[in-house]
Amino acid sequence: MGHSQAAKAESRERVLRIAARRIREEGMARPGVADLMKEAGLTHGGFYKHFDSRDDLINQAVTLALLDGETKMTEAARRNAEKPHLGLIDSYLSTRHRDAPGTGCALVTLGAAAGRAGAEIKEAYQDQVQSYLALLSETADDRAPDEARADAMLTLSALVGALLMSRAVADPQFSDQLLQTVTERLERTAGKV
Amino acid sequence: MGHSQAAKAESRERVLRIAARRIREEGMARPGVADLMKEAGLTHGGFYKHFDSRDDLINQAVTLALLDGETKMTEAARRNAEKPHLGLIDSYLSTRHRDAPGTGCALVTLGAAAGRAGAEIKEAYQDQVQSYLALLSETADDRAPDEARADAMLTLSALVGALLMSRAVADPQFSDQLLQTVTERLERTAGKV
DNA sequence: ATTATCTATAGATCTATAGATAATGC
DNA sequence: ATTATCTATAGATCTATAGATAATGC
Repeated sequence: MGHSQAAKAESRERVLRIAARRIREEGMARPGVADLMKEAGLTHGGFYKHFDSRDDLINQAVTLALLDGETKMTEAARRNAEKPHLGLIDSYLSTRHRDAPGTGCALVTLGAAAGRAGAEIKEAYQDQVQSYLALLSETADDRAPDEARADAMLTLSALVGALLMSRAVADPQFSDQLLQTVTERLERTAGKV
Repeated sequence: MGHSQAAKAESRERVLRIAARRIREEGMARPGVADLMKEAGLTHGGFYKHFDSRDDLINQAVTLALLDGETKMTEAARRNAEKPHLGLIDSYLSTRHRDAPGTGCALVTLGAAAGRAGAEIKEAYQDQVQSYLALLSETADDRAPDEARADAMLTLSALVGALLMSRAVADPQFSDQLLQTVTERLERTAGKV
C-alpha cells in the first residue's frame, strides 16, 4: 500500500494504457472501473485519486488510443522507405491489424461511439482524421495538392470501411478477400491516377 | 391490460422496431429492457413473454436493422432509374443519411460491435455486406464480373468509412466536405474505370 | 505528517422472475 | 379458462465515497 509519487504516476499511466486497449477491444461502454484497476494490479477504491470519474478516464483513453494508432501507421509508412504510401496501405489492411483491434487504429474501433460522444472526443477524432489525411497526402505522388487531399479522403475512407467490415463478417476467407481486394484497388489507383 | 393475440404480436413488433432504431443510435450495449418497453407504451414485466432474454432481442434487432438499411438503399438506387449506381452513392453519402443513424445503414453503426459479437450476428452482418456488393455490382457498368465485384468492394468500403468518419468529426463543414469529396471520387471512378 | 492504496459500503441501475389483474376467446 | 400485461421485488453489477492502513519524504 501507499508508495512514492513516481509509483503513483506509473499506476495512473498503466490504468490509462489498459483502458486505451480495452475500449478498442470491447467498446467505450464495457470495461468497468474495478475491472480495469484489477488488471493494473490495484483495487478499485484508489481509482478516484487518479481520475475525476469513469468518463474522465474514458475521454483520456480515447485520445491515447487515437494517437497510438497514428504512431503505428506512421512507423509502417516509414518502414517502406521507397513507397511509404503502399507500406501504409499494406500494413493497415493486413490480417495482423485486423486481428489486433486493441492495439490498432481507433478510427475504426471507436468511430461509431465517437459519433455519439461529446465535443471533446469528436475533436480528438477529427485531429486524428486530419493526421491520417496529411500522412496519406504527403506520401502520395499526385501532381496537385488538392488532388492529393481528395485522393487521401477516398483512400482513408476505404481503409477504415474495409477494416471495419473485415472484422464483422463471419467467414475468415471472405474477410481475407475483402482486405486483399481493397488493398489491390487502392494501390493500383495510387499508381496511375 | 391483457389483450388479443394480434395485439401481442403488434407489441412484440413495436419493441423490436424500437430496439432496431435505438441500437443504431446508442450502440448495442445501451438501451435497457425497461426503457425500450416504456417507449413501446408497456411496462418492463411483460418483456420476457416476448423475448427469451435481452440478448435474444438484441440479436433479432441487429438483423432487422441490417435489413432495414438495405431496403432503404435499394429504394434509393431504384429512384434514380437512369443511373442507379450514382443514386445509391449520392443517397448513402447524403447529409440526410449522416444525420439519421437510427434509420440508416447498420454496417456503419453496428460494425465495431458486430466485430465483437458472436457467430449469429456476424453471419447476419456478412449477408448484408454481400447484398450491398451484389447491388453495387449489378448497377455498375463494368465489363468483367470480377472487375465489377472488386470495384464494388472498394466502393462499399469507401461508403462505410466515409459515413462513419463524417459522424465522428467535430466540425460540420469538414464533415460535409468529406462526404462530398468521397462522393465525387467514387462517381468519377464509376464512370471511367 | 503526508499520501498511495486498500477494505467496506451506499446508492443507482439493470436483468430476470413471481404473482396479480383484466382483458380475450372458446 | 386462458393469457397479455402490470406491479413488486430479488439478485447482480457498477460508480463513487468514506475511513483505515502502510508506505514515503521532509
